[in-house]
Amino acid sequence: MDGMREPRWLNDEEKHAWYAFLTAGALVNRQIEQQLKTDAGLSHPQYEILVRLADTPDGSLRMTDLANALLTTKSGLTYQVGQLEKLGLVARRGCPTDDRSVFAVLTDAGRERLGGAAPGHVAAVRDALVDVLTPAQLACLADALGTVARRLQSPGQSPGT
Amino acid sequence: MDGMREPRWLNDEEKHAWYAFLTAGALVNRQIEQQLKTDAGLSHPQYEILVRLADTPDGSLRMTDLANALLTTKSGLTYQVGQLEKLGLVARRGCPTDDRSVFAVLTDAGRERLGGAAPGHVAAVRDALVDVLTPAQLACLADALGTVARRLQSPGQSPGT
DNA sequence: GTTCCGTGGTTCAAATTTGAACCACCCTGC
DNA sequence: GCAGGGTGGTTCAAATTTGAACCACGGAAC
Repeated sequence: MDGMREPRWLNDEEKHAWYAFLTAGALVNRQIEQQLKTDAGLSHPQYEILVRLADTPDGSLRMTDLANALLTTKSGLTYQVGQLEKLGLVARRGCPTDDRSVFAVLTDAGRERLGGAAPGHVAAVRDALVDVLTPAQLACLADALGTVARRLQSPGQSPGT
Repeated sequence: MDGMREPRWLNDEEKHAWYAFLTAGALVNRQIEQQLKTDAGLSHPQYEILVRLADTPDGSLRMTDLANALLTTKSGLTYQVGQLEKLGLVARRGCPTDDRSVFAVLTDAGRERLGGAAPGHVAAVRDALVDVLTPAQLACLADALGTVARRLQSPGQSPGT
């Protein structure tokens, strides 16, 4: 090896891509957050929790599984589920076969609230991202970001080693 | 008009794109944040502040302009610049022609710290995003997200009105 | 010169996030 | 049965973010 040579700086194309990524991420997040908060009284994390629970046959998920699915920390999830519990949208239930585990379960009120929030949310997602792009662009984006995400999910090996 | 008809839900392609967008955003952010914190002792917001200042001929920017450039709130910027000031990487300087304005200026230490952090940062950006994609994918991504970002920058008109 | 409104920044409290303890429980090996 | 190590969740304090309230100044109208 030869120590650290001159780093490979980003060229203009790459820089543009990087900043577009950051900017779009920030702006879209802000937009979605805003819409959900004012129209449905939910934060985006809270909304996503409800979605994940609703996607499940019995409307419940272990805290740990939920945290992994949402790419959040355990303590972060504990907090948000606590908030949703206060709102009566989610309840906690212990696991019969494993006393350590806790299931978050969607209440009827939670399912109803999600139903009310969903149309506005998808509309916002379309306005911010989906409907702004051509189908080809969207497919390309999904492909590229899917690759990026997949690569970061698994404990990555550097390409250079 | 006919009130709200059945909302246009996302089809599988669209849903995949949306989730890839969210997932990649979260994971890449985490990665970048992590790298900067451990290797340079800076948060990503702090690093970006230094970058913006260094990009300027005299290494200084008004607080408001800086806040706009970083897509952050005024109070958020006040806080982070305060942190950087504590670290001696940035200083505040009043504006001679407008007593309300405050300039954030990069100190020598700040410029040096940025210089030390940059190589590791670009390497992380390459590992997480740039080098993972083919040039074609990257171009497509920049194009798509550039469109998204541009559209959200300006106070948007809904496509349907 | 004096209102009056808009801009530039800061301050404040409240909400959220993070990561490091921490506790309780499961499981394996002895 | 019992010691260890690992997993599942919560708790805690510290850092950060957010938005509203606030203060001071600049600029235009009169």
